[in-house]
Amino acid sequence: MQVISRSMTPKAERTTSLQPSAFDTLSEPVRRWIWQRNWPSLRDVQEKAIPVILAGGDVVISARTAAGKTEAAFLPLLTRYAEHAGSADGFAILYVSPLKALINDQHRRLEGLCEGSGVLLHKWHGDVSADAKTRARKRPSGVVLITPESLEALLVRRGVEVAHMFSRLDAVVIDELHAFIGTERGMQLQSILNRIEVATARDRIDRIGLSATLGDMSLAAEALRPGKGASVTIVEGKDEGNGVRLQIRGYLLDGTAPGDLTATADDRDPPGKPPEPFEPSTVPAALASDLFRLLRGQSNLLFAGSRANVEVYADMLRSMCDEASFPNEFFPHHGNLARAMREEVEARLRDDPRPTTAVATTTLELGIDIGEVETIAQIGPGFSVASLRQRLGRSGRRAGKPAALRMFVIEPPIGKGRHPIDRLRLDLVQSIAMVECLRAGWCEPPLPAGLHLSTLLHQVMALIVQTGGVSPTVAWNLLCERGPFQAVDRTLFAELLRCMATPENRLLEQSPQGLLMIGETGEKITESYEFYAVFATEREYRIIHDARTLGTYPLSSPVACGETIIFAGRRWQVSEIDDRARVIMVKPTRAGKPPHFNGKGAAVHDHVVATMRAVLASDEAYPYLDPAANRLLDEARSSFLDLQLDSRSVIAHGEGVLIFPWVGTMKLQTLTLALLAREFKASHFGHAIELQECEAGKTLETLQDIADSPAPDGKELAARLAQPALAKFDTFLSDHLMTLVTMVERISAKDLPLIAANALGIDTTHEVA
DNA sequence: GACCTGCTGCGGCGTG
Repeated sequence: MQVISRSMTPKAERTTSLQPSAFDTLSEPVRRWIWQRNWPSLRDVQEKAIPVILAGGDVVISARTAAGKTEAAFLPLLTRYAEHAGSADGFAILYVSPLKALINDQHRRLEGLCEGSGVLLHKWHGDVSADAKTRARKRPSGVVLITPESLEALLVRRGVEVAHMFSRLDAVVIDELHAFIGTERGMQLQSILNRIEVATARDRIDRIGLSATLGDMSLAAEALRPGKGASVTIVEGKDEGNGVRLQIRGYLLDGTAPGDLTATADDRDPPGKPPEPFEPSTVPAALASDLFRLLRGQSNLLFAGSRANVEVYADMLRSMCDEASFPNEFFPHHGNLARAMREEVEARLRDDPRPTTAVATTTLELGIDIGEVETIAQIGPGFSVASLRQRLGRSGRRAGKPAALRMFVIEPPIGKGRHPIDRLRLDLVQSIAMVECLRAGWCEPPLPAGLHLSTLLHQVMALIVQTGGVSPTVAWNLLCERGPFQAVDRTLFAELLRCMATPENRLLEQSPQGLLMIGETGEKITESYEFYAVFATEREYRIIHDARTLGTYPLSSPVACGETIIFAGRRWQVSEIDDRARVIMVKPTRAGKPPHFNGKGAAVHDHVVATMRAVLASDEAYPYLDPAANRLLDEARSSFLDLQLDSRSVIAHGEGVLIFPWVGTMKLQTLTLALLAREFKASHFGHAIELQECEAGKTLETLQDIADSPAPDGKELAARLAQPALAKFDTFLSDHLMTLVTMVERISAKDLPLIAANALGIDTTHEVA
């Protein structure tokens, strides 16, 4: 394996106990607890965070996984608690986590510390008994570990008790803050925290966000305290990692060595044939045997990219173990697998000495405790540099061991006649670009806030139920003016309220006094336990074998009785389907294909695509490529020159034209819509736009015209985009409101002239802002 | 060309 950097970041300097330390400023019981742990010293991030949190105010603590962020927040907060002297007059510290599993981990971690400090510690999520919640609610005190949804339920169902329960609240800790930024769930959490401050008549309750290190931490600060990010203190821990070992390995889809063009028969392919997305089940033989050889015998994470691919690779590697008469050590892990099965894999990784490779989707990227793994493997380039960084942080945590990551990239065989997109080896080039971005310390900044009207609609109803009724002005002031929906002005808010009150929607009514009340349909929605979450979920079947639930399967991808599927890493035949109970019964069999899950499409950032062009245009050698990947890169670069993409971005191809604007997915989408609006047969894939039955001259003219025209307002472009209801309550929005959401969140019309200029190749070194 | 996350109140029944 190649070493790109022996230590990407400097090793932590050891603090000795002789130096003056933040330790001395902590309360006696907290110091005693640390002393009992036998810690040689506080970690870097803890030394830095303790004085800041003791001083009060909003704080973002950023550091890698397992750097001790939780203690960095709780050691000083429990010290603060000791000074206030605990009382049963309200909860003192609220900890919010995106995952129930994380709450269970943190409860274990904080139990002794809280006990030593005489502070009650409550777990509060859907798996916790109603009885325990009632007891905590009747005598509110100490620390509560809770999910956003349980917190929403508490506010909605116990609105009158909110002021009392939280009147003494000293601070809110938000774990995995980065996972909330720019999402519907993040908007909901910000809104809930704001509602608590208003209900308790507090101007501000300290917020402490725990985050992975992002490119620009000021955006995390803004997410912690919307509109007042500048007042948030940012504490960044040193990366206490041991460097990174990284390799990109290349494979050809049919198993022939890259560069061995004679082994393929591509010249027969018609020139206009678009590249075919390969079936997830196609794994090159060389890749299969390399994965088996490199991963077996130690513990690893293999990120396979999709749930279908997780099934294929887990099943394949398990049967390779069977054939070699080895015990199996490859196990699937994804969101549709039964919780019990996923917990078995997590426990085996954490507690079992036997080597274990979890074949996973993004489920194992977050902070769930799985202990130490030796290497990380990934199929394909993935979709973001941020996720690559998170994955890397999952290995190399043991002293002296560097993080190790291998990316396995599959490219189709090519010949002269193949499609330019195949010839450019864009998956390999994207993998290199992502690694180069990572080496440069860049990663995707969080998305700027959208309108989030679906979630605002939800918060209007939640606020009404919590308070028993509010006036439109009070609701706007609370949710939009001082709350997180700051992109929504009074006029737009009024339009949303009218839309909610239509005879079709019946979510709202207005009392003769002008108070907003819940309408007939609104009653049904807010009374259901499904109300509390703001993200949309698919309806699903349960897959059962021998009374054991293996997992769930989307209703939208039906399977037939007798059909064979790969699920939970094994092969099954569907023996019975009960549509009313929504249950699929299966029995073991020998054959099978992976199930079909619906994805919603990925968005690659502008900077990554700009870096891809730079990789193609340069002759820099990358020490982390294996020989096959090097040959693929050579092919890509000679195709790039061959197609003259170094000096132009529009090329004729077959009966049509290809445009390479070298911009991210959202801008590529926007230019495609603008071309559709001008009657072109346009579609985008693989970082390019294809125009059918069209010539290069006319394309250049049109691009020039778009580049020279003022940016459109986007309404017309948004109306062209198919607008499926993406967010949970989008179905209640009028066409006009839905178009506004699309305009703001899914296209970038204001950049259109610059995008077209880029596509003309006027100035390809200039990155569109 | 993708992934992930969450859930109350109450009626009915069995048991100590």
